[in-house]
Amino acid sequence: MPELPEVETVRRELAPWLTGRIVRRTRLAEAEPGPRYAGLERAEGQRIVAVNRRGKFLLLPLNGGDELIIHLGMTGVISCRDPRHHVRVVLDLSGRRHRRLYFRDPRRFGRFLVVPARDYRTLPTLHHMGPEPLEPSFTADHFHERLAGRRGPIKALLLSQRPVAGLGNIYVDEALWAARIHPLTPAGRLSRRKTAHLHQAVVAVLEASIAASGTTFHDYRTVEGERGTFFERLAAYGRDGEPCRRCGARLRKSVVAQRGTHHCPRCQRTPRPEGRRGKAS
DNA sequence: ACGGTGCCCTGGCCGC
DNA sequence: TGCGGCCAGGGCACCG
Repeated sequence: MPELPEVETVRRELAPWLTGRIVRRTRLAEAEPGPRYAGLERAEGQRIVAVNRRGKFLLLPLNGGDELIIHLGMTGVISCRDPRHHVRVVLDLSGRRHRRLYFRDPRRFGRFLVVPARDYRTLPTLHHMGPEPLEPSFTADHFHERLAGRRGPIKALLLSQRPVAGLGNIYVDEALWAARIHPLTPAGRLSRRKTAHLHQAVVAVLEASIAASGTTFHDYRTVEGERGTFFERLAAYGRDGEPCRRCGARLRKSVVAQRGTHHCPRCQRTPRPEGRRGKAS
């Protein structure tokens, strides 16, 4: 499940390979339906200026004024070698070595499309996406403001990409565990102090995972075909029934925002129900 | 604007 | 072993 650390790992591998290359030709696997793989032919003849990342999206500006947008979804893999199965897109590139880029995506949750630069209206999530967690603009105070007034569970809000970019199901659970916050806590109820803890946890877990080339559960591979090694360091995700690494209590699995959710019932206290105060009763 | 629901898609896993 | 059924989940349309 590629989230920010996995996408950043891929970006670092793609940048030296793709920067400066010209897209000679694009090919789409037959019968691939619309919006997930749109406008590819627009890229033909254009040069890749850079390989950038925004949240979990890869953004490749092209010198003709368009932008190649790639999202790996759950199972997307970019490779310089022919994966043979489930190849959705092939790019022919200028240059001497590795002149083909393959996009493999068994479950078709990924995206691979070309739009006029900064035409984010075609992708709503990019439009309302919060700050990059590893840039200085992501501060604890700013984070607190973005959570203010929100009554939904903190987990659901983090998954929306609105308060901060790039978190998915794994790193949300990890960050909430590290900050000792229950996933159902109404986001706007987090104190400034708790929000600062969460802010710190988000940055720490993402940086640690990038240093380990990300987490491989099933499909994720780096461009070179390697697995990420952060899997072994996960403290919450996938550890239901196993002992908490802080207090030893058994971690629990539940469902929050339609996602499998892991937390420690002792370290991450259940929020008290709202209401029972003020004019409501 | 906000929060909640259901859908997409298919490899892999589980139970019988 | 074979088969049916179900789960995983990011983004997004849609609803109230």
